[in-house]
Amino acid sequence: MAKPKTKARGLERAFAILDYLCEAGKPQRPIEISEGMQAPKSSIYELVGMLVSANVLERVDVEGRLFFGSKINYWSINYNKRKNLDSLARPILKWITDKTHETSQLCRLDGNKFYVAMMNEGTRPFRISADIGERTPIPWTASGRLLLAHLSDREILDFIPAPDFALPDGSKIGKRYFLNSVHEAREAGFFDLHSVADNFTHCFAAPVYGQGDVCACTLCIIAPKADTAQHHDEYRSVLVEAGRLLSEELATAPEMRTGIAAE
Amino acid sequence: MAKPKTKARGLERAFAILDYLCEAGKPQRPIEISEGMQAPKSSIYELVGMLVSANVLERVDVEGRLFFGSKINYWSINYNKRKNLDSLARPILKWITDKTHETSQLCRLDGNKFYVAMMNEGTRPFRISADIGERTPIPWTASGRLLLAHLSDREILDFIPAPDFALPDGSKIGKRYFLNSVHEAREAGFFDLHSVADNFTHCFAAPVYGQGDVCACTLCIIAPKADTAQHHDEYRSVLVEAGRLLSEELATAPEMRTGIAAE
DNA sequence: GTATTTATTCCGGTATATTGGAATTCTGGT
DNA sequence: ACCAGAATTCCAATATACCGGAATAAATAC
Repeated sequence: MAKPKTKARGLERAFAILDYLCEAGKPQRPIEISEGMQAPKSSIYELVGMLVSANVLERVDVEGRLFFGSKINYWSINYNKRKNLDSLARPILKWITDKTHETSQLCRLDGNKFYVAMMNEGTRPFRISADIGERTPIPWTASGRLLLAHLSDREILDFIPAPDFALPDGSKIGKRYFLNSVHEAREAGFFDLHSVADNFTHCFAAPVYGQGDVCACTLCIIAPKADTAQHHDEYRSVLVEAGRLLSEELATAPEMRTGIAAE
Repeated sequence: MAKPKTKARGLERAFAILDYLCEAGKPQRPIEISEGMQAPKSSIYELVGMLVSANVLERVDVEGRLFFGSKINYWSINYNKRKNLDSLARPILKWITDKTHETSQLCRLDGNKFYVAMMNEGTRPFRISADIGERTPIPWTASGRLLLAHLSDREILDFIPAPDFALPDGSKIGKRYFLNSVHEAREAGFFDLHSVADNFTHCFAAPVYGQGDVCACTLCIIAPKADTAQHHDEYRSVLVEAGRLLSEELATAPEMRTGIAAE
């Protein structure tokens, strides 16, 4: 039988373009998008044209490279009208870093991947931690355990793409082992592990609850591995307290005001 | 001849749904969206389903009301990776309010409408100023003059929808008069006027330049009309200085770091 | 419980969006 | 100026998304 040739829906393709730009992390030309996504050139050109005229994308240089446009900012501002996670979390990250001198982060899920949504860098001379907005396999992260804690074992395994259990060095995380670590995180309301991205940092994470007992995001600390043992209990209590506080603010802040004066 | 019945493109409809939710300012049910937009029910239900599964929208209550979802936040974070207007502007708004004790705002355009993107409330007991993210006719605002200053007269008139020259009270702003005020704003690098939303406040605005001489956004102050005369020069110099500073930061901040430590 | 209204899902026909490929324009090197 | 090679635009064919209307389900009134 011939290839089951099928056409992609514009809306989904358009969203895929936006996600592709996130992955690239920098402006791309239409042809790069087309090749990078393995999508038909003519379709990408047409969709890009529509996205530009809607200001969802904008051309950022004379070579016609594309990146997110002001419409994203407009929608984002309206998204934040309900619960301004940004302005609530910012002072809390600051508080964590003031207390510990370490880099603190707010982490979330996008689909079935983890990413860092906000970061407050610590006072150390060297810079540790992943880039903002970069999608990372959930099993690589401490936060990942907490973000999945509301799911059953079955749901967790269905949710995570199989390749994501492989670490950067090629070794595999056992599924049973991972599920156990989720159980542990769920009961403790906290999790920490050695970073998988390098071998000199350690990550600590505490949950922030949105509606009900679903972990909407996490607060975490990235610290040098060497200091872990002596600060473990302190970091834990700071993070858990911060998580509890932010959860409460999210729950109570009624119809959130939107000015940044809120902080 | 029969009605030229035509089908709307899914992408544009989808974006129209998002803009409609901005306008509504609060979660809406599918049927409300359909009726509010005067769009076919079956199409809206289908599109909403796709938007939800892409996390662009999410159902926020048991009645199935819809509002922006976490994908918007993810895209927004990647949008801000290049130039984090938010974290650069925040301390500047704070500085303006510290100096003047008045409410300060960062304002932008979405398409052919003005909106307030950020706000830092002043210390006055009563609260003045429009809501964040609410689209407002450009001619109603001081900032609007500056945001259009890079356009020719012809372009300006083509850009603004004719009904937007009518004020809330029904009176009309003359086009010639408006164009002159744009010229004035362009030359002065500043503009101020009595608020059209109420009759006790006065708005002051200074431009922030993005690439080249295009006004990317404005900084403004909303103050009681009574105090205008005695503070005019002070507010003007504070705003112009703040605008100059932010323009410079936007231009020089190279490949912007994304942590909020940037402030 | 039943009737009435309102909201959502289902389904088939047709207007059109998507796509491969050709045509054209742009770019950079000589 | 001329000539590759690459990037973009154009175009026609057809797979399918959009939408009207019917069917169903849910909410509300009686």
